[in-house]
Amino acid sequence: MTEKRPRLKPEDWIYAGFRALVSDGPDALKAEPLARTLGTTKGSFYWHFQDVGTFHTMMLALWEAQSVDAVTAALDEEKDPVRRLYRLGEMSTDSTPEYGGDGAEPAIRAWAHGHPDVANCVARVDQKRLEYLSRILAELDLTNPDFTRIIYGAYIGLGTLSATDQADNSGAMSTLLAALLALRDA
Amino acid sequence: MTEKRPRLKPEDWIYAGFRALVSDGPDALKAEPLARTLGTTKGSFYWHFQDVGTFHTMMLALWEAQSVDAVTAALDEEKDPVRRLYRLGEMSTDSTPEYGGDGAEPAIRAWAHGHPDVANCVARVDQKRLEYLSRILAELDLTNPDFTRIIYGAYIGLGTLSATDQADNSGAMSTLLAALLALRDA
DNA sequence: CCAATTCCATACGCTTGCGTACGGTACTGA
DNA sequence: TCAGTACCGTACGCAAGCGTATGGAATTGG
Repeated sequence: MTEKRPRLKPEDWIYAGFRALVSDGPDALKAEPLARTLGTTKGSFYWHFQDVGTFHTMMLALWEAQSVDAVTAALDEEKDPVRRLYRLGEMSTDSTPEYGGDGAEPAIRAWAHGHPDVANCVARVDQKRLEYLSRILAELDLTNPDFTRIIYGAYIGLGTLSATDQADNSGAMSTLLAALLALRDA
Repeated sequence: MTEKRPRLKPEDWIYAGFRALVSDGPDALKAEPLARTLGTTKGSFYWHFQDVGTFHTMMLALWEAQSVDAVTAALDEEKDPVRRLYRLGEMSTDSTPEYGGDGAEPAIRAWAHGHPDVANCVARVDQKRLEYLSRILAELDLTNPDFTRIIYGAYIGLGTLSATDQADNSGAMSTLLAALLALRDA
């Protein structure tokens, strides 16, 4: 029953970091607790990373890059604005399980409280997504800036809700988009 | 320049707890850091509270009770369902400053990550609010359960957003409610 | 004015995490 | 095969928070 212990690469720690963040909260993002979950010691951690702070920075950098990539990927695949909008509504189910799955984003957002570096990172991501979203909406003649905020706010809030009650949000998100699109014909 | 130090009551610690939670995150909810912000020592803390855990429990109990009160208050004041719905949309600006102001709710929600007691408390509050909201929507012939989730999700998400960018959400919330109400006449 | 009580300060041992130092194992290539 | 490197285990000193104990100030009631 002794677990095999393959050697660890930096990304293994990063993955473990996201999983721990999602399941146990920001307090789990420490060298010794993480080492325990990986069946190793902090000697390994401090070999791969200078200190805990830079480890956190790397996690954030990776999430930030991947968040932007997820958006641009949706942009490149779909040309029709309406479909692109709906595709954006399904973004929450697109997150990769290696990085903590759907719970990663709410967890990072929670992590931001009391941690300015995290908060700034989240703010940058929000900024880019809001800009991208408002551009799509503009193509659909939905110029009311409230709409951008509503959709993105609902995306955030529904993700937070499903983090606790495990419900699926794609239906609600589609309903919301349909409701807003219906206003064009008024 | 020596600060005066009036004697502290338990509620003073609770208030300080919410303020610290909002500004510095869950890590600030500890005996010694809190004592520093109050200009006292943890000797006072452990006089008024058995331990840190019960202090947290008291904070949550108070927030949970006040959250329900805020809902029932909105219920008693307004009889017209539509107005009641809009009044609910302004709930985010009704929070009392003593308990941390508008930032309290997102902060508590962030606190829930990795803390089952907090998560359960938030889940109970969400449950009650969702039930109340769906009851109002039913009176307005909006029976699609997605609507309940959309509105409450937007409420959560917009509150989270304004926690970082300080924007006002009442406009967006009204726009959302108007959009959904417009679907009745389709 | 003086108990009696309430409230706060300080010191202590304990635990947990940080970052470092250093020794040891296990791969790697020539 | 055997140096060399990459990776991990362990032990150390340090700092911060926990909860307790105990003494002292500050307030109150008689």
